[in-house]
Amino acid sequence: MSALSPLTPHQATIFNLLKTLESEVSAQMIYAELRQQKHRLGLATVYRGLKHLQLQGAVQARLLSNGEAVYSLVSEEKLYVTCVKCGISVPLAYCPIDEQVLPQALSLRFKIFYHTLEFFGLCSPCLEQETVA
Amino acid sequence: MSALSPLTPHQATIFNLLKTLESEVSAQMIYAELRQQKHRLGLATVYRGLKHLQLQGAVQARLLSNGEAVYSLVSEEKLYVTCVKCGISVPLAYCPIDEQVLPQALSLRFKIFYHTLEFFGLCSPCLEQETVA
DNA sequence: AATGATTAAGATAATGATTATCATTTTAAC
DNA sequence: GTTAAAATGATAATCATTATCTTAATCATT
Repeated sequence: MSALSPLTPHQATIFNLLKTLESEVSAQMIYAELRQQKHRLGLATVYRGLKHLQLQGAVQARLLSNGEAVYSLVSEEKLYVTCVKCGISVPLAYCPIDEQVLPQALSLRFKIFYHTLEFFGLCSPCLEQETVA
Repeated sequence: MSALSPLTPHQATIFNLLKTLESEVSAQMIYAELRQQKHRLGLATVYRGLKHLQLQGAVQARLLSNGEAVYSLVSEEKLYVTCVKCGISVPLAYCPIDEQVLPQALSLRFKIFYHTLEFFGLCSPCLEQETVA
């Protein structure tokens, strides 16, 4: 991850909160938590801050099957097993060397139907926009 | 993919439409297309039919970053590159042997921030429910 | 320090895909 | 053929997210 462009106080607050968490959190949860901590910010600011951090490559987002997005620091590659029925999504350790990951998933008693590997980043037009802007 | 439990006419119609398509489609698009073809069905039926097919392991879903779900037949593993800014998502050929996939993505001029690998299936409780029900 | 321009933030309305609801129809079993 | 179960249609409800618009903060320049 390259150096972050300067963050506003709110953006830094959000970023710092994410640093203290080990699991993914939704924007709504971040909002609730920060309000709990007596920070005065709006929900829209949380969404905007997360978007900003994401465009910096500092934060990653993942969509749960209920349509909710969860955020975390950009980290080592992660592997999830998600139930297509109830939507439960559990993270697994993933070792790219040892492809014994499927048996591990099966040991959790998941019946696997399919999997998806996705890369996220900026497409060329958006990258240019970010670079000049 | 194991044998499908009997499909209702509408479910079969949806399944057959997916068979004729090579790209992912949203439920809304399926609905519009089938209405176009003079099929009399409701939008809710499309969603229910897709859910049913998904629980059979016949259809896979993927959430776009705009929150919309797109569906396709369960197929070979697929790899996508998604822009975190504009949300454009382009499929790539994926060869599990040849890990030259990142260079390929880069050749498309994506600046990659992170990637995610997800398995989808049924968790143990849901699998039992499906089995008995 | 004041000015003007740009960006950030707050509050809240609008959006839109998906899900829930419920009455009705179809299907399947006995 | 009657009954129970499942499927369907139509539409209202949900809810995370985005858009909007006004106000506040920031910052460079004079």
